[in-house]
Amino acid sequence: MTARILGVALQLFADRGYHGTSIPMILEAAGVSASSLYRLYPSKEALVNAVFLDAKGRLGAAIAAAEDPPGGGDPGVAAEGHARFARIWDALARFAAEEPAAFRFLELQDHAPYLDGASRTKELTVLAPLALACMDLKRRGVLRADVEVDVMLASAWGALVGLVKAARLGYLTLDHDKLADAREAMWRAFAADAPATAQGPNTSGAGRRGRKR
Amino acid sequence: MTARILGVALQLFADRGYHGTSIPMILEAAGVSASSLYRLYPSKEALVNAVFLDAKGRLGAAIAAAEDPPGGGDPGVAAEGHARFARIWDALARFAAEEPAAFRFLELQDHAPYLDGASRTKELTVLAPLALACMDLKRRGVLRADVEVDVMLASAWGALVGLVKAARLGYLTLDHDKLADAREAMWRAFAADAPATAQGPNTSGAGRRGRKR
Amino acid sequence: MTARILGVALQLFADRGYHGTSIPMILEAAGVSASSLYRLYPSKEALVNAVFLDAKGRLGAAIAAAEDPPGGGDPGVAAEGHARFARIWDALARFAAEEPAAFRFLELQDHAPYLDGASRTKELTVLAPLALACMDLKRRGVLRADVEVDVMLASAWGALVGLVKAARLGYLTLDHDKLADAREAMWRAFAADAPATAQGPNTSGAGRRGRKR
Amino acid sequence: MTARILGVALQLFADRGYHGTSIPMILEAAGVSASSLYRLYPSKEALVNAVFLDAKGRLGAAIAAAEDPPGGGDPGVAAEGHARFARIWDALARFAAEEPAAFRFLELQDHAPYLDGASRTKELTVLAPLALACMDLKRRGVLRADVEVDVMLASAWGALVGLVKAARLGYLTLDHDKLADAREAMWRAFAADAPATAQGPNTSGAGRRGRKR
DNA sequence: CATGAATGAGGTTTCATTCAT
DNA sequence: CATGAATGAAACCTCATTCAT
Repeated sequence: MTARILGVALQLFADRGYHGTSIPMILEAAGVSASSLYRLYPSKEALVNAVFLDAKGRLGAAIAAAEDPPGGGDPGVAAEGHARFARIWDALARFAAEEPAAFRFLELQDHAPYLDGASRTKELTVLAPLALACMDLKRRGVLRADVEVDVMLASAWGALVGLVKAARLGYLTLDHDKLADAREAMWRAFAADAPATAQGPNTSGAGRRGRKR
Repeated sequence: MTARILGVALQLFADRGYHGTSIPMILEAAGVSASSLYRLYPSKEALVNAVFLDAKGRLGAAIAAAEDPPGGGDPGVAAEGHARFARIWDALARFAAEEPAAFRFLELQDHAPYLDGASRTKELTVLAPLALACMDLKRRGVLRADVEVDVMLASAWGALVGLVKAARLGYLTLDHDKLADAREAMWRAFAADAPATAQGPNTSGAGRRGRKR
Repeated sequence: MTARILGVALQLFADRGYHGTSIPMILEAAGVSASSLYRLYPSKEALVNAVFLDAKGRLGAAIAAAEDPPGGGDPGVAAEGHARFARIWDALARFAAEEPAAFRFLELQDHAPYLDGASRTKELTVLAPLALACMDLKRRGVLRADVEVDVMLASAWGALVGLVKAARLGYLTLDHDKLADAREAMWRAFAADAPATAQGPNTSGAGRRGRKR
Repeated sequence: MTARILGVALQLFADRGYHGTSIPMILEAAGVSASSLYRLYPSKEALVNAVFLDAKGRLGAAIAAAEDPPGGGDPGVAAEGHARFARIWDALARFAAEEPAAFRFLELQDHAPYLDGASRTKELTVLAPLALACMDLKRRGVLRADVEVDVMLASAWGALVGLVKAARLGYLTLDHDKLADAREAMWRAFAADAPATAQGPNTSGAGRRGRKR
């Protein structure tokens, strides 16, 4: 039951925002009664924080999985450079595609007014691996020395969010190719030795269906 | 009076979202009575659309000014390449810095449910010059041929939004240098002949106050 | 200007009732500004009383004209009996047909809460001639002795109102014939010597276009 | 609780009209909270329609009971002619006396703007038996052939409404005798063989307490 | 005189939440 | 434990009315 509640609440919060979503809406969509919900979550704020933790947790898992590929081996060494960046980017892109509501909800502007301490902590916990990976790559000279890590993170993450948002608004249709193009562009933007004009290595495999232009 | 109302409404909508902002909040902040507001805007939706048009209009003006610099000259020819891109980026960054509420409000996820036709038209009107400039630069071989224009636009715009949002959330402090770094990174990402490892030309003038690291 | 205001107010009050009609509605329909209206009528109640007096006055005039036919002569003597009754009935029916809004407004249930003294006096002033005529006819043996005058008045007046209302609701279409039929029926109901089965004299002139059945 | 709400709503709507009755008035009179009312009736319009259906249903029951008297027997045959008419009239008069608010509410001018389909259907359902009885009596030669059924119905019903309204406004005091007088008058008005001058049969039983005049 | 701008009170309705059952 | 019924506060909006211009 909590799963269904969290699911419909996530969907509604993502679609209409926190203030735009009423408890009755959630009750109806989840098919539960007010009291049932209030026994699980003592307030609307508690619910939205639970939704946040849940969604952020899944995002964190996706990131962790990208950093620690199931194939195992020695991630710290093998995952260096472009391949490691691509794995993270692709993981985030996949998360955005597979859990659109979660992605969208987490990117809503300013959860701040209603997020509690646990949620804010989670935010940092999920972000940390990305920051660490970035700092690590920079220290090793893989990423440019003349750009701050936080600028790289914010820009690349923002670019992905921008692509997803543009797709949602109908300004473009996101497919695998475009996401890979954007990934390589971000690599060029921040890699220390990325080739300038030629297209960078495309690890997404699966022969592309013909270059445009 | 309409100026004050639009101002406080923009601020509140940016801070708390459309649904999170109540009419009484606006009334108190603007120091007007309900009826006065309702004579100017027949509904909350009409008000938010007016706010949107107003803010988007100022953004559009900033973009237009960047494309057609007041100094005059021969923009069509002189503004090619990196300098033209930099002028646009800087204009957007300046807008974000000088009108933080407007920038934030316009980037709120999904105005869609309450925006009317005029607002949607305005959205496209403002976006169009950017898309045209981008297509133009690409046609001339200044921007990469192997990346779609809409991907470039969405990525670069998203990167700027991501930077501003990260700054607002305290993940970084945006200054002129960082914005310039990000601008050059985006140039590397999408320019046809951007140098790979060396730092690109920094047109922001005024010697930088010391490189980090 | 007062004429236009009274006209649209009458129409709106008749259509939507006193409480269902707002001052802004009247202002828009009349094309005047609030202050203009408030200069003429110091309140909504004052306006509705003015409308009432105006409409009731025209009804009173119609009744008076029926009692004192323009052709002159000696109404007191010549208008005895059936012809006098028919003249009054026809006058009322004509008023209902020619001034539907006024007729309807005056028949609204319970003006009481907002009518002032002048309006209540007018009500009686207009009613009086009908009551006097009725009493006169009864005293002369033209109307039945065994039915109270007030019962006759209320029944016949109610019958006419019922016919007009039924027509408005689409339950019947009122034409000259049906109004004449009803008039004769009311005559049979209350006349001392009305024939039982045969149709009474039809003073409405203008050969009827074929009897039904 | 719905009974109390319907009761006070009926009373208030009858007294002050739909637009003149505010939800808070109803809440206070019924002693319930807004939300309680809105859980039962999703809007003021829904409430007024429920009130209408309820009141009209009771009127319909009164009519049906008059047509199909509880004493049983053979109504189809025995109830012919004057007695049948009298039973219906008396039933309506009793309804008006016993449920003044319902009678008055149902006779308010033009519910039309807020009545929904169910209410309009009910209106016809309740009216139908009267129309059928009237047509039946006319076909059998009991009612006059030269007057349309709809005119008879509208006139007689209007006469009753007129009497009740006159009584409410203080123009007369309705008692059993006067209602019987009016009933016989309507019989004379529309019966095929009603005596002209003599008083018709008075089936209301119970010797009258002295003729007036 | 005529007006547009302004207002406080009150309209209908919904919200987040609680509680008897 | 689970629920429908109930609630006070507050939401958006309109009203009858006034007043500086």
